[in-house]
Amino acid sequence: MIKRTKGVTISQVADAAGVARSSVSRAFTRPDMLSPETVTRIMKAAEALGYVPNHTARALSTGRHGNVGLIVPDIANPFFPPLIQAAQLEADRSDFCIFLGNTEENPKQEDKLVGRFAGQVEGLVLASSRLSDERIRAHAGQLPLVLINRDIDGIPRVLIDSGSGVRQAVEHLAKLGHRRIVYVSGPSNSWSNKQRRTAIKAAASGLGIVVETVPAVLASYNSGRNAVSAILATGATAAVAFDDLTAQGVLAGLSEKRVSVPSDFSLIGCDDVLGAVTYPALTSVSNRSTEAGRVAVSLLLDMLQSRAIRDVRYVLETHLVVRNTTTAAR
Amino acid sequence: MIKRTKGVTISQVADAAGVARSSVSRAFTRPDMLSPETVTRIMKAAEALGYVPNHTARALSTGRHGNVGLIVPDIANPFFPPLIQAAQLEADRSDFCIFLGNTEENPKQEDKLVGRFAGQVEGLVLASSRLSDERIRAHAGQLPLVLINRDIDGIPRVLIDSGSGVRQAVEHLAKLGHRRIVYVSGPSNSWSNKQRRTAIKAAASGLGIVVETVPAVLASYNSGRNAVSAILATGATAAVAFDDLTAQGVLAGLSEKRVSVPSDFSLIGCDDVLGAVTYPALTSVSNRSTEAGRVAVSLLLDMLQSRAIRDVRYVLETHLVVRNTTTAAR
DNA sequence: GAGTTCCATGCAACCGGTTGCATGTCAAGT
DNA sequence: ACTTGACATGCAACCGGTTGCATGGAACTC
Repeated sequence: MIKRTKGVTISQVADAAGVARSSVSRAFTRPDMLSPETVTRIMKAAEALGYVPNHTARALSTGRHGNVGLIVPDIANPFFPPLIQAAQLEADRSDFCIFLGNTEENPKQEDKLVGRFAGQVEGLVLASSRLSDERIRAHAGQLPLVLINRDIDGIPRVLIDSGSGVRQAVEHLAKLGHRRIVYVSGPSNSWSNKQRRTAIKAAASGLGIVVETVPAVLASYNSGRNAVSAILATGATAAVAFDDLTAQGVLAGLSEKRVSVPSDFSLIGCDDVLGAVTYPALTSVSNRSTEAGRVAVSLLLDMLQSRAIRDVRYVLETHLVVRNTTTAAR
Repeated sequence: MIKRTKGVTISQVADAAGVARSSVSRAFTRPDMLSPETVTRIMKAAEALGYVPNHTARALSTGRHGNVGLIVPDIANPFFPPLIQAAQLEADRSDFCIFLGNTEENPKQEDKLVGRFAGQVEGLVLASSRLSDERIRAHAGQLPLVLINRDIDGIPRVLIDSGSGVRQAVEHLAKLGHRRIVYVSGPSNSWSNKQRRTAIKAAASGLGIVVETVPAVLASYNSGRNAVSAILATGATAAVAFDDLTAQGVLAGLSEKRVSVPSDFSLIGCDDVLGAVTYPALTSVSNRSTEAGRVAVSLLLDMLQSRAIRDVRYVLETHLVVRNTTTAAR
């Protein structure tokens, strides 16, 4: 049967090597302070005993535990896994571990997670936070914070500017002759949603296009599907959805209602997370989630290093990826 | 500008409340040992100072830090997010936090992550581990471990028995008149892959069906797509793919080669992660990933509670979900 | 009213490291 | 030969809690 080995401590290593505990500590953290022979002797003893430094103890005395937290609203949304993956990779490069939190789009849960993480992490990345500005500011007062897709003065943030891509989407639709389009909006407390809606309205009004907004409440397949009746009721000939998931739901809803895409109706998604794998392949606005994850963590680690908070605002541009769900208006 | 608040310690609270440090500690951990008045006095003082117990210090003296690790091979594979989400929810119920690790299907990375996590977590869940049995056994000697989709004697494990569903899939194809089918296999070090291949062969031989195996190497869209030539070369009329992602790739590859599904070729996936959203909707073997995540964490927390390792083998049955990618053989 | 119990609280050691300062040694400087 | 300094190492306090044991007073017993 399997039995557990108990921890070897620094004292045991010190005894075995015939030195003081402090020397063992230094052998691991600042070997340059010791003579090379002492270091090797200590290392040999440590190896023989199977010594592994105790992370917790080290964290207690240094105040640094080498963890950062990452909180996302919905891990199952394909926008996030690449972001998480990139964040983890970047953290790894500096020997940091990632605590992952999933809030299920619920600000209460988010607050709770932040509280639980604080004290175990040196800093936090909040991706697409659903918290109010005040709560975020409050948290930022407790520990280093970097935001993704949330634009608050004084707090370092990485923004995926879907505005640029959305503008191209509207221009694309205009060129195809669409004069009346729908924006299928996402979560009301989402910064990206606000940004996209604003960008669409601005672009449309410049091109003489009418935009109606149909709410989808959540960013999900089902809310997209449920929004279809309302979308068709507007008399529009094309729609831009808050994200690809919503668009996919709209696609399904349209197909159920025998409205074929793109011949009867044009559809554009956002985030380009499944563009190539829907049928027809979805025209979408590119995302930069991988970069966002990487940059956010790298920014955070910088802050931890320098102990300074710079007011960084890192913007990532996007563009339209045209596939098969858009065509000329009838 | 934002400034950080420094930590309030137990001593400050003790001074403010006019008691010993130990009393403050007990007020938070074992209030029944103190008189109610003392507890309220301490709590009031703590509140006033904004005291929050230091997680690290507590962990050091108790040896319990309330974290468990979860390691998966690929976050971006849609099989895992629901599992992760469920694991997190379950951990949350007991006030545990989840450390997430992503190995990118790389055993080296997995080993490294386990090492880095050990010492910060009380236990570990390895989902679809790509490590060798020996490595897993070695890790299990260091800390409590629960496996998902990996069957090793003596180590608690949660198994999604796709065998039952795969058997149904083969029977389904047999009933439709297919006599020659392909199994598009997944990662060679995947337990699920082995299980599925075995189940298919067993079921097929009982029904007088010929099975050819075509390797897809990784569980991904692209490997599925690349496998299509080899699949068609076998002359089979139907295929079962290692997972839905692979199936989706196969679907795309077939469509590029003008082989239409299901009229020319029948296809079945596994894990049912995107069945309803492909076109045509994919027939697939159901998954139980949410339950697997939940059960694994709950098992792990049990182990931590009781300090005992029981040889648990928790099996979750699956079944075939018929949609639109299968039809009678020509 | 003295002896016994019980309860609330304090004392101090401990968890396993880190680190400022003191000490001792040896070589270089004059 | 004596001072000076650099360097390697040890000592002990500290990080912020937890916990076994001791203590003192109140309540209870006879």
